[in-house]
Amino acid sequence: MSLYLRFLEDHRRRGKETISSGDLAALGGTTSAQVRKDLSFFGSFGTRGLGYSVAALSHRIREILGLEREWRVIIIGAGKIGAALAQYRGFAERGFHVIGVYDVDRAQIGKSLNGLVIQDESAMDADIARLKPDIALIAVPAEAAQALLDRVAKAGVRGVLNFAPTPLHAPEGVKLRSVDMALELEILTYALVGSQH
Amino acid sequence: MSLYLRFLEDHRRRGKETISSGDLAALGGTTSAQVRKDLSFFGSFGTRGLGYSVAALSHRIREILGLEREWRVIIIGAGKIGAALAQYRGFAERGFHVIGVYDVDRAQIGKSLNGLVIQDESAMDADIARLKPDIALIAVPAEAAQALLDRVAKAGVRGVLNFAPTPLHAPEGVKLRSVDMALELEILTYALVGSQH
DNA sequence: TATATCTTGTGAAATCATTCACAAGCATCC
DNA sequence: GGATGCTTGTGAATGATTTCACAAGATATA
Repeated sequence: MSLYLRFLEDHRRRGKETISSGDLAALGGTTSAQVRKDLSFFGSFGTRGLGYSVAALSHRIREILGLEREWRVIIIGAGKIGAALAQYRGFAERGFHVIGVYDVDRAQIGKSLNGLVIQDESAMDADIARLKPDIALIAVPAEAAQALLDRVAKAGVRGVLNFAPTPLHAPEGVKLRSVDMALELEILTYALVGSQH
Repeated sequence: MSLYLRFLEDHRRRGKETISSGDLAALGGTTSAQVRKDLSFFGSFGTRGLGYSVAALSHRIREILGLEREWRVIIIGAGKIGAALAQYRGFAERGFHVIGVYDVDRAQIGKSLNGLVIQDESAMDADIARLKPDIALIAVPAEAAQALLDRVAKAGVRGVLNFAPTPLHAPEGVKLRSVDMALELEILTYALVGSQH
C-alpha cells in the first residue's frame, strides 16, 4: 500500500491525472490483477476504461494508512543513527513530527539537533505522559533496546520502530517493527551466493 | 533465515547448547512446523528428541547465507545517513567491510569517517573496477538514486542496498533491496489506525 | 533391556494468495 | 448513437504456503 502511494506521487509529479492497474503493476513488478485485488479490498474507486484518478487514489490511500493526520514521534538514542533520524527530512514531509530526542550520555545531552535539544533520558517518561507521542524510534545499542521498549510501552506509546539489531518482544497492545540494516545485507548476500550456483 | 540466526546468537549468549523448533517458533512468532519446514529445506541437522545444536545450526545458516566470507562494501553519499552507516559497528561484526565512501559535495570530500577518507564520486568507477566491492549502499537524495544504481551496476557491483525513499528499478543481474524508514513508519501508522476501529 | 518422554522430518490436508478470464462500464471517434 | 477500444471488478481455477498429524529416532530412567 505504502509502495503504491510512492508510485502515485511519482506519477503525479509527471503530470499524469490517471493511472491504470497495468502501469502500477509494472512499477511494482507485479500483475495488474494483483493491483486491482489489492485496491478493491478497500472499495472500488477506479473508472473502467480510464484507470484510477491519481489524486483521488492518493488521497484514499493516505486515509487508509492514517497519513491524513500528524504523528508525534520521539527518538531514543542520539548516537549516529538517532542523530541521522532526527535530521531526516523524509519524516516531516510525510507528516511525522519529531518532538523529542533522548539519550543517557551526558556528553550528548543539551546538544541541539535540527532545532531540537537532546534531553536526558530520565525526563522521558514524564514527557511521554505530557506530550503523548504516538511513535517511538529506538536507536540504542542492542542490549538496551528491550528495556526501553518495555519502558515506553508502559508510559503509553503504542507504536515503536526499532533500529537495534536484535529481535524484540512487543508488550501487549504495542505495534512493533524493526529495521535491521545488517539483516538486510545478509539477505542480499544470500541472494548473491544463490545466484552464482 | 537471518532472523533464525539472530535467535541462535541470542540463545548461544544465554549458554544453551541446543534449541527446539518450538523455541525458535516462539521467538519468531510462528509455529514449530514452520520452523522445521524452513530448516529442512537445506537439509536435516536436528536430532530427534533433543532439537538443534545451536553451534552447528548457526554455522550452517551462516554458510547458507554466505556469511562465512568477508564482503566488501562501498557507501555512496556521505550525508547524515551515509555517515551513520560508515560508522555503524554492526556491519564489521558480521563480516561486512566498508572499503570506500563517496560523495559529490566538495565540503565533505577529504573528511575522515571512522578512519576512512570520503572520496570524490568521480573516482568511484575506477575504484570499483580496481577493488571490486560486492555491495554498494546508496544513501543519496531520492532524485539521484536511480542514476547511481545504474552507474554502479555498469561498473560491476552485483548487490545494492538502497536507503533513498524512492522505488528503484534494478538493472539485469543486480540484486536490489531497499530500506525506506518513512515507509516503515507508514506501515506502523496503518497498524495503529487499524487497531483502533 | 524395556518404558516413557521428547522432538525431528515429512506426507497429506487445509488454508491462503495469485493468476486467469471475462462481463460490464466508461470514453472516444466516426 | 452505435461501434470500438480500454480498463475495472470479481468469480473461478490454479498455485503456493502453512498447518496438521504421526511414524521413527534419540535420550533418559529404572
